[in-house]
Amino acid sequence: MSDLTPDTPEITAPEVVFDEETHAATKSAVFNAAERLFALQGFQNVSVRDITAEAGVNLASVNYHFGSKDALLFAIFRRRTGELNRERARMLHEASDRHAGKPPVREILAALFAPPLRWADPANDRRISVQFIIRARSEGTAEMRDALQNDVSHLARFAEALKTARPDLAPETVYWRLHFVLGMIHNNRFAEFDRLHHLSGGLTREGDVAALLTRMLDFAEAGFMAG
Amino acid sequence: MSDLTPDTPEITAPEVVFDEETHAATKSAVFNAAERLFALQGFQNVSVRDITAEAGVNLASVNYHFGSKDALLFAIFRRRTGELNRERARMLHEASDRHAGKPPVREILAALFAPPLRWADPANDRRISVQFIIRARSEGTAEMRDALQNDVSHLARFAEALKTARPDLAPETVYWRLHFVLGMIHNNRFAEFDRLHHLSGGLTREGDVAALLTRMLDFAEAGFMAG
DNA sequence: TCGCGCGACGAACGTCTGTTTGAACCCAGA
DNA sequence: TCTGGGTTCAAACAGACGTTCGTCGCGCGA
Repeated sequence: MSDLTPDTPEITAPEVVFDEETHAATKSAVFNAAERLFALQGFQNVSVRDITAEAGVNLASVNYHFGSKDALLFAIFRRRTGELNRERARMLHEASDRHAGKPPVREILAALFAPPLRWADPANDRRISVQFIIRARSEGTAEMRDALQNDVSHLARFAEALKTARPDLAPETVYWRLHFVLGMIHNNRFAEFDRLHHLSGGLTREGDVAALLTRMLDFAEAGFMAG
Repeated sequence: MSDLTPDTPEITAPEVVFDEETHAATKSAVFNAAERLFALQGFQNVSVRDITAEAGVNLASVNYHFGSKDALLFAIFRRRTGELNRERARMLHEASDRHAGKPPVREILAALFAPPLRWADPANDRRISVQFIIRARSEGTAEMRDALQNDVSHLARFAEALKTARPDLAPETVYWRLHFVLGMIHNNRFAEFDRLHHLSGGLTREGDVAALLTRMLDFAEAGFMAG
């Protein structure tokens, strides 16, 4: 329980969310267009001209508002990662409260799975953000990979909770299984869904995220309970 | 068993392996340097000049021997994917022979896990090839993504074997769980190993691939046995 | 009303990119 | 020895890229 204290629910930066009150329409147009294009085509495959054209703004806007193309990517990544980590930390904290500081494995995993799956719902406008995060994790700059080491402090809460839930397991086993679970999440890219849909002959429906959550929990919980 | 017939052990192209007999030192130097750099830095982050400098050959060599930078990437990808698929198919076939056409889940998963893990052994010179394949899967061109649809016929063998091993499961459940298992594999990138090593405070040793195989099998087998 | 500053704009800059060119080179076969 | 096809080489090409520049327009405070 000491590891699940609510002292710092958010992990990343104070989250200035630039300045949504001052109607900076251009800045947020750039932000949204860039996130969308990055998520769909990758960072290197999208030029500043592509972004500004999609956003309907001037070419120089990216450098004026964000400093550079790299800084723009980093800003989007920091924002979305912060939001995701906060949702996960909140769910983990709630699960901890419900179980006197010792939530069961399935609820810990649910705190890890549910937020990105909620975002991935076709009815959710954050749908593209999940794809952005997944892609940014593997294509990110060196600067971002360093920032991801900060993310480790976020994952540490989950690792501690899992060790508490399964004190009989060797700690290294818990870490490896957490690694496997994260792999399950990061594989949820559009292209992989399409491949799976094609492989299964149309049996797998991507849209039903609630059912997918249950499937992932069934699989991962059983995996964690092994041994 | 009908799905595990040995008729087409290899999935991809006839595998010309260009021409290793004619001492085309330049061509294979380009091939190896490109695979290495692509695996470590990504396709877009490596220029033709980087490749030829690393290989110690002339700049025009890439276009002369492979046609274009894209074709070079595709050639490496086709070769390595073919080799990996062949090893997997062979292991699956052998497991099928050992169990009268109905191998258990653990052996099917072993056929999926073992080849890339054997390659990933620090003592193996194919170590970099695994990283290349993983990276190419997510950063590949549209042409490569189409070629990956061919890879589906390779995965179909494993899907059929799993359905046979667990006939009580709904087929769509098998497909989803196969998807989860593939996610576990594709997450085995250098950067993720480093992150895990950092998160666990040095508890996880990347080098011991035999132990990692056991860990992955324990987790994935239990996940597949759920429900 | 004036002046100041923020933001948007078109245009340009320098660099790096993949690719192509045409000549030099090498070695086997006539 | 001469010839020719395959290979390597330095050099250049055209285009795309991220970034920067100087200017202009608008609205707010003095």
